[in-house]
Amino acid sequence: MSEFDLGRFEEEAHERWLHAFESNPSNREKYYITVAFPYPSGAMHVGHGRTYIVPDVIARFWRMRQKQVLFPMAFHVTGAPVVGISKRIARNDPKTIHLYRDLYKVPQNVLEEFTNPLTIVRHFAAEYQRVMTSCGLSIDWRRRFITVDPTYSKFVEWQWKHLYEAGHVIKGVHPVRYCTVDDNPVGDHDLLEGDKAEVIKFTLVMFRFGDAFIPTATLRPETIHGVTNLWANPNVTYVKALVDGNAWIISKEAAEKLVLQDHTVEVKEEIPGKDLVDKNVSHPLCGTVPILPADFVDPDMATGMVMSVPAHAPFDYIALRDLQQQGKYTQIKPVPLIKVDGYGEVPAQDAVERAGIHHQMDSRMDALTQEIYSAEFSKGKLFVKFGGKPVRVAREEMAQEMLNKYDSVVMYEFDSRPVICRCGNKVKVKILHDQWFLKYSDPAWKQQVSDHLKDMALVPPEVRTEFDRTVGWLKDWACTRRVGLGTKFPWDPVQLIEPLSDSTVYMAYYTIAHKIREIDPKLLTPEVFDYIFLGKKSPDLPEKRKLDAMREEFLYWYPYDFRFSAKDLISNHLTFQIFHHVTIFPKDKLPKGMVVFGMGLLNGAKMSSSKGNVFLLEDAVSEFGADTVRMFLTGSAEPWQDFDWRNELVLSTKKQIERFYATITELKGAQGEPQDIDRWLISRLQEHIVKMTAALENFQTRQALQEASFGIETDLKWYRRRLPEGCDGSRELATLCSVWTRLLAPFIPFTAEHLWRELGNKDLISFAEWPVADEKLINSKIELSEELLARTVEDIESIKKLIQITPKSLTIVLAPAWKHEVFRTIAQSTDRNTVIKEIMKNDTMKKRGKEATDAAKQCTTLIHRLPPHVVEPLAKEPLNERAVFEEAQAFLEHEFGVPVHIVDAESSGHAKGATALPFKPAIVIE
RNA sequence: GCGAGGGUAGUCAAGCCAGGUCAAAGGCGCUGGAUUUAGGGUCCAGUCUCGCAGGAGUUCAAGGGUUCGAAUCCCUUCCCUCGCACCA
Repeated sequence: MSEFDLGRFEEEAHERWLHAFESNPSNREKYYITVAFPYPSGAMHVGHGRTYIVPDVIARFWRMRQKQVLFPMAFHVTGAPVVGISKRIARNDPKTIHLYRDLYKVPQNVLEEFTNPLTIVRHFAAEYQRVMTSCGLSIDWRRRFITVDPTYSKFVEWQWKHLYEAGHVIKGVHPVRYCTVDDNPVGDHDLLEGDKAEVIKFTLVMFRFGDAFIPTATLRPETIHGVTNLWANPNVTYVKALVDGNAWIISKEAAEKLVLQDHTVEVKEEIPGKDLVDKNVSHPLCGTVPILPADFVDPDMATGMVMSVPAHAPFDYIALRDLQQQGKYTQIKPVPLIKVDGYGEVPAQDAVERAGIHHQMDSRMDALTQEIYSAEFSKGKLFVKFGGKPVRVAREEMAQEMLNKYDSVVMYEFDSRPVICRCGNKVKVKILHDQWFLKYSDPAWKQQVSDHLKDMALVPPEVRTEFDRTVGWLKDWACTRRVGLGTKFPWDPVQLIEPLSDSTVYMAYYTIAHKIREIDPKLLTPEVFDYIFLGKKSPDLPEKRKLDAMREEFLYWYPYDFRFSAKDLISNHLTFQIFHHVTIFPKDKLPKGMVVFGMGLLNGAKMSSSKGNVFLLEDAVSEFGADTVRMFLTGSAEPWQDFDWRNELVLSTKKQIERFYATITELKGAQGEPQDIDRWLISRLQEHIVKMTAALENFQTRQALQEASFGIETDLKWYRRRLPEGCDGSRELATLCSVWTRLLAPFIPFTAEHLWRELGNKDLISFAEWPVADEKLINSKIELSEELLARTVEDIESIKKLIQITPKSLTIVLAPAWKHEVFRTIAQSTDRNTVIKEIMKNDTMKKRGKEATDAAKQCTTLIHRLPPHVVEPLAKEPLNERAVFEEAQAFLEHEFGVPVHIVDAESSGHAKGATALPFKPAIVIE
């Protein structure tokens, strides 16, 4: 007997697996699975571990089902994050250094090289491969690539040529969050503050002020007729600037912003805010109005000047009222222009007074503004003298009219502030030109995706609605970038293809990755890929032989059967890839299915590298062993559920494997003669095989493990309990050992590989045949007998506990034949309400009277309580209970340590005998 | 705020779609017992409340409804997770 030593099993297996999982086209049926490849900017933690281990279990399962399985892996290195990381390391940023040196344990000399972003991803890609291998992932590593390989770039260019020709790539203008210090657009990741802020399109209403304009930003241009004044902040210094050749008076901040939004701006002079107060401005649509002072005007909001509509804007109303209470500007009256149900003549006044608000700093002001805004937008109508149109129509028309006739321009601004970049600078809105988009908004394209989605298998099924929603919701996607690593954008080579957009059909690339390397990238024209993937012939193709081999690989493997990824990728990658597939590939090469994963927790908290709340996969493997990690990650939750890594639970998983190992080692040599109970065990085993196989076909790793691990373990316990004294099992156990080891092999391949050899097999268990249930070995009669016995034992135990006497003997009283008949009649009946009446029509039953009615009632209750797998066979034919208990008499006497008598109710004379029912004998303890 | 998915005993979790097999599987934890020099391991039993005969009562976020019958179906409220984009 060899000792349980996971470390040693791992070494043994790695040696034997070295090239074992390299997979080539064959005459077997193929099974191709892919996982979203990692962006290797740091070390792998146990959360990553599950993402790759679950597919590996599935791969191993189908491999044993004798499919030709392909499970490849590559590394996604395109994008900007590592560029930022390398910069931070170059300037010795303490947080970054701490993360990489102390948490990810990068050696000092390697860390020094990290000033080059490519070094980072290369280092961690190698690291990933090493750790993945140590976990026993059965990956075909010949197909590994990274997304900056020149060959891969050629593939991306080919892909984009098709997208472009299909009209899905368009050029546009786009407002983005922008940091002027970094000179770069700012993503959510790069924000210190303000990630909720949205870019809003304002219309600037241009008021004439002498020879200059005062532009005020508004979301409600339709209220221009109600303007009574402007607001300027007397404490702010404004500037007069030439904007596109016209003089504007705006805040300093606004001048800086406008530069980023396609305007030439030349600041001429400064004007203190107080100098503007009480001056008059005019607009063709509202006439001449004064500028009033207001401290609430924020120079950093749009132009720093605001138009005031006190009748419809609570802020304006209350600010004006405050001034008037000081006796100033009393001649100004709010000018209403919108009628809205539920409010009086002057809605803003109405709302403020109803809410009992007394000053502008009241915290409810924002909500109130929102309330009026929504009410007027959804139900409001302009007065007839202003056109009488609904607000939602008038707003758009008025904005357009102002832009056309009244010098208005558009300005973009955030709806809330502050918005701060990670560098500490304020983020502004910049209009990007030469920005390219993938036109995901195209209804025809969406339709193609929706149509295909219907044919795809989605696991778990609940995610389907989310996919449908995402397809409907997707807008155009900005697909070019100016920084980071990546493939040059073919129609504008200063730009790069955005990293999510270069990774949508790479699953096809895996099929040829190991062969295309042999060809000089310069020769890889789009025609070459058209031939490999689409079968399009063209003259002068290079290396025709190699191309044919690749075409053969592609045709064999593609489409992929399942793609695995975490659920946070539904709204981008997982949906994008369908868009790209439907454009490029023919119908029979479109993806077949997806499995969406839940998230990982560590001791109940979300795993996060930046917060340091991670447990590195490598540490987990060395501490607990690869099989333990695998079994825990696949067994503690189904793949789509969130899982929680807790060391104490992992430890108990390890014990479980040890127990399994010890059991097999102990049982494999059993030589006893098979007994009835062996037939029971083998019968049960067939059912475990069926259930476990079904579970794995449905990706239910947890369910499968429960079936194969605890299910079989529990059976064995009963089996051993039932064995006659001095017998340690029969040679049938050899079958069980072989089956059990194979069932667990996908989960704990290292231990299984070792045991498989111990069981006398020369070949790898990784390729051994998956157990198939033999219907003929299923013996429901024996199972029923054992169930009766087990239930009776349970009953005896619970009675024993209740009465608390030392029993001297045990009598099992069997129900009479007529009760069996009643039981059967009820079990067979479809209408359980009338069946009792039917029974009582029978003469012999009538004679028994109340005894029979009671028995019928009790049987009905019992039948409700018993599981169907018990009731069904009993409905067909009665079980010979006497035989069951006589066979088990020795067992029962041994269990309870007292003599056991088995008697029939009618001859026993025991009062208790009357309660005996089929499948529930009466028990008398004396 | 909008969209999607959830809330089950100490805890993790099955059951829910196809209502009665549900006081509700299984794991972990805890308690007691057996084995053991001890610990560990293993085995047995218990783990909502009451009960000295296998039973009864009250439970499945909260409240209401449908039904002979609801953890399961419908409605409302509260709470949690994920996504909301130019980012992997």
